[in-house]
Order: sequence, then structure tokens, then C-alpha cells
Amino acid sequence: MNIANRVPVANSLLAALPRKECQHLIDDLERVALTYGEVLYEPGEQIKYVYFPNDCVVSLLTLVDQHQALEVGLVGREGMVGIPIALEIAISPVRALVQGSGTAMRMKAARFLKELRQSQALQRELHRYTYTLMAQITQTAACNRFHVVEARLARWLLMTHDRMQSNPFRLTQEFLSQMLGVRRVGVTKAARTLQQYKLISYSRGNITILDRKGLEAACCSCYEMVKDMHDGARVRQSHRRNPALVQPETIAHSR
Amino acid sequence: MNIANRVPVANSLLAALPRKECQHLIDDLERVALTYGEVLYEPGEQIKYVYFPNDCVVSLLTLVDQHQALEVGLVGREGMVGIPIALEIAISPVRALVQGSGTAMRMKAARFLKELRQSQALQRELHRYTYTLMAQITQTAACNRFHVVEARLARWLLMTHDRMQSNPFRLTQEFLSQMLGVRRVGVTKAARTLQQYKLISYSRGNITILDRKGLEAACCSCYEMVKDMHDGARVRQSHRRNPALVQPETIAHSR
DNA sequence: AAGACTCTGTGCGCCGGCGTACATACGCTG
DNA sequence: CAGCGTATGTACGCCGGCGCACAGAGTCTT
Repeated sequence: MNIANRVPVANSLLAALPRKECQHLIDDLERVALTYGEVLYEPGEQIKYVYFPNDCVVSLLTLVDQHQALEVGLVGREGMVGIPIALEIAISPVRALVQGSGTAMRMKAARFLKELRQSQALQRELHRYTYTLMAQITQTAACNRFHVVEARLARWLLMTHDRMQSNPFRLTQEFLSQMLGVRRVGVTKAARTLQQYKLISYSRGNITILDRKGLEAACCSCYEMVKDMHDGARVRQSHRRNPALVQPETIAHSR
Repeated sequence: MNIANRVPVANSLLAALPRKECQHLIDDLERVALTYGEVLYEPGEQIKYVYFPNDCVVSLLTLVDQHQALEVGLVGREGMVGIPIALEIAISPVRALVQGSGTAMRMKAARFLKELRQSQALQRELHRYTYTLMAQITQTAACNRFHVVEARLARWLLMTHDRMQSNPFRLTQEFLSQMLGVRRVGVTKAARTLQQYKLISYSRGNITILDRKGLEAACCSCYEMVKDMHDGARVRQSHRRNPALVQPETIAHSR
């Protein structure tokens, strides 16, 4: 057993497993540090490891026409990186990019597959997570289509904040532009707008969320939908924010 | 056993199963006619049946802000409608809308789940299909973000054509606009452009593909990527169309 | 201290898609 | 055949985002 693993399990997929299975799995997992900018998978490549983030955040990006990128999913402690393995396929369709440094538990893909086949509970958890990930990708698709950059940026910051512990986090506008699939300048403008409303402070790559409620009001309903999914609530009907919370003169969410 | 089922199985998910399991499943499936406009699921609703299309086409739509729709997936004979069931979740995150009339095989969700738990082969097939569907949704997301309406329309027509047997199919521009998430007028313009290049003929809801190769050149690479996925090929590196095939003066794919 | 590098902010023309409104065309029904 | 409903085509102003180019401004290195 790895002594380094004797810290509490932060990943909630693992934590949701029955005590025994969880411990068994943890003994075989390896704790690794993942740092900002690290690429875990490239599209079309073999998946070597699966990762259970503790306190890092990993972006799933799809590439188009060689040089354009777009984030379709965000994985933190609530999930796993390498979902195709859970579907018994070893090729990643996306790029997985470490977006917030931290630690994760990892295991060789083949080994994990063996464990998976033996554990009903693990299968169940991964199925559930695959479902929410699909929902997240779907919602992101619609969001990218219909909502303006400000709203999408706000959503992105909130989603990242949910998955990070530290509030001020480091992100260049260039990086954000790739996540949102817009020009860097587009991020500049959107970030400035949010800053003018004192929702965030942004200086040379250091972002701090000042007014979380305000951000939630500025962003689109997509945030809530995805959050509700992960929180396990079933979204039967959209329960939208009280529109009164949104100051009419602030931001139009869509074009 | 249902005599009506004694016709060849058109659905390729079912056809890929071992002969015995396939026959066993088919005996329990019910053949139904699905007609254009029929809604199989609404987002947030319980999934009552799973459907294996024979020759119909079903769109998966995500709804945003109550009245905006966007297609994220297209299911034909190559797949199944009701993938959440395969993940042991009974709530659909999307609207499933019959987009091309035809027949499908269906089974009660609970019943199907029982069958699924007993059949390794069926699990494997569904896992594989879930993977390709995720890839399709991902690719669609990027496509909707980066590519212009003409290219997306071309892609959509090709994808639909692949899943339908009949060439001239019936689709109003209003309907198409909902699929692509644009205004109806946007579809009018795009369709006219394609028509001017003699790639399609479009008259009062009757679309005929005249020049398939030409359409493939007019559409974005997203089409090929998704198609390759479904064909079972692993996309290791993007093998793009020969750019020389695209007449420079025709259509710019992206903005 | 100087220079190099990275990150951020601004300006300008362009274009695709939006919202709206209205005009035409086809087909069905009475 | 008249009338209505549905589907399609056209026009106009508007705006968000694009591409490009360049100007500060902070940070690191030598």
C-alpha cells in the first residue's frame, strides 16, 4: 500500500463506493500531481491512465480544423478523466488538459478495466457519471450556440470555482479564449464587463470571484442545469432563477 | 412470438449481436411505426421505451430558454434511442423527435434493462454506441460553434441521407432551422446557396440530394469525423478531404 | 538597468447571423 | 373558384464576434 494514499479521498466518485471496494481501489491507485498545462490525452490517442481528480481540474477539449479548440466538458473531484475506458474503449475522442493544478489518483487503463468488471458499484457510479457528462456536453453545446461571451465566461468561472478549492486562480485570457472558442480579445472585453460590475477582479492572469451571486445572475441558466445534474437532482422542469435578480441594465445573456 | 417481426433486422446494433441473443431479443421487441413529428421523450421525463430504428430517423434536441432548440444527435438504424437506460438512468436529458418516418423496434425500458443485465454482448454494443454518440455530440458542439450555416446544413443533409433509404425527403425550413439552431431565414439562404451550386434541389419541403460528392466538399470535416466513428474506424489523425476538391470560390466553411 | 517576453487593452473595418416585416407561391378545403 | 393556411423568398437595420494590428504594462532574465 502506498503511504502517500493515506490521506482522505477527495474524489466523490471514489467516496461514493462501499467502504470496502473503495479501500481496495485506493490501494491500487497512484497519487500524482498534475500541473497546469499538462495534456493527459490527445484526440485519437490511446488512453494509458484514468484519473480521479482530488483537487485539480481537467478540461475536455475538442479540436476543429487543427487549430481551433473548444471545451466541451470540465472534470473535477466529482468525476473521472477517461470515461471511454468505462465504455471499454481505449481511444480518447478529446484532448484532456489540466486546467487547474492539483493532485489526482490514477491507474493504468487496463488494470482499471479489470477492477471495473469486478465491481458492480463502480460500474454503477461510472454509468451515472457518464450520464451527467453527456448532459454537460449537451448543455455546453447549446450554450455555445445561443449565449453571448459574457454569460459563457461567467458560467465557466463558476463551474471552475466549484471544482477548485482556492478562490483566486490563475488563468490567462489566451487560455480562456480557447476554452470558450472565441478570440482572446473577446475574453478581454467580457472580463472587463464582469469587472465593471464588480463581479470579478482580473489582473494579469489572476482571477478572483468577488460576487458569486452576481455572477450566477449574469450567467445563463445552463450553469444551474449542469450543476443540478451533478448534484444528483433530476431536472424535471427548468426552475429558473428569479428574473428580478438580474438587473435589467446589466447583461443580455443571448443575442 | 410476433409474426410481424419475422422481417430482416435492419438495425445494426441488433444485427451485431450473436445470432442467438439477437433472436431472443427480437422476439421480445415490438415493431412500431414512427411518424414525422412524433415526440418520443421530453427532457426530464421518464423514458418508457427504448427504440431501435429500422428505417426511421430520430433527432435528439436540447432545449434552451424554453423555446430555442438545437439538435445534438441523430439516431438511425446504426443506433438506439434511449441511451440513458443503458446507463441505468431512466430520465432523458433531451427531446427525442421523429424526424424521418419509418419503423423501429421497441421494448419497455424496465424489460430492456433486465435483458441488458443478462447479455454481455448487448452491453458491449451499447457501450460502443454510447461512445460514438458522445463523440457525435461533441463534434456537433464544435461544429455549431465554428462553422457557417451552409456547411452545417450540408452536413445535416448528409447525415440524414445516410440514415434514410429514400433520397427525396420531406423537411420544412422551419424544422431545419430548429435542428441547426438558426432562424428560418438563415436556412432559406443557405439552402438557396446549395441549390445554386446544384448540390441539392429544394422545393416546398421536398429535398433531393443531387450531388453527394459536391455536398461532402461543401460541408465541414465534422461529417467525416462522425461518420468514421460510426463506421468503427478509429480516428487517429484527421485525414481531411483533399482541399483541391473544394472550389475556392464556392463556400467558406467557417467564419 | 536594459532588454526580452508575456499578458492585457484598444481601435477599425468586416461579415454572419438576428429580429422584424412583408410579399409571394403552392395546396388544400369548402 | 375563392379563400385560407402553410411554406418560401426578400429586404433592412442592427449587433456580436472576427481578423488584424499595435500600444501599454507587468515580469523575468542577464
